[in-house]
Amino acid sequence: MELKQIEKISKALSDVNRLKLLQYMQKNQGKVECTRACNLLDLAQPSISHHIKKLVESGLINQHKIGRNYNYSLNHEVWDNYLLRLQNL
Amino acid sequence: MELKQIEKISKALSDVNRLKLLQYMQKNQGKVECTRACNLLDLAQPSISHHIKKLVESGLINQHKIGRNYNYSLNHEVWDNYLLRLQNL
DNA sequence: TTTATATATTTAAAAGTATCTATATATCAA
DNA sequence: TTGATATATAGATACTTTTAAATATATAAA
Repeated sequence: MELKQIEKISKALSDVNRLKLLQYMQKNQGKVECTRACNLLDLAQPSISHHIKKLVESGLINQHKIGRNYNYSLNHEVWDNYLLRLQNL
Repeated sequence: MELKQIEKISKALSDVNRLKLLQYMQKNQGKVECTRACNLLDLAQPSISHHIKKLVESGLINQHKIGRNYNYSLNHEVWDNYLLRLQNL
């Protein structure tokens, strides 16, 4: 994993709203309704969309469309790799 | 460790120059001469100063003044705590 | 097919960050 | 004490990020 990707993932993690989103995903088997997330984070819907996009683009999470909603799963390979790289910085 | 601090540390890690600085510190027993870092990162001296400050403010590293230079050491407690929190997000 | 709901995209404004130049402060060396 | 070197701070500018309003697209439900 290149420094550039470490930077990108770190950037994805460097926002309280995104951290809360990640926690929420973990607690809900990846199920996140955008509307619920709006309430949880007290943000407008496009902002949620934007934050989720950042997480997806970092490679940290995968996005699967199910009907109108999405389901998210942690990309364990990327996640573990990231943590390992930090441990051995 | 609060989400706010996780955010702050992640932010400190979300810049390639700061990651390189951390690596350089690790490789040099914490010894970093600002001037050398300038060459390494191809940045002006105040920029180096700025980046180091971010790292210190995040709590990730400690700064000890020795004469005109500084010596840095990873704050292992913060670092380990951070990694642990990420692992159990 | 029409209407309602979920999410994405575009655009714009506000806030935050990175970088430099110029300057200041601290420490060493002569 | 004076001159040189190391690091910090202030101020300015360019760049990036966050956010929301408006709008578009996709899917479900009637």
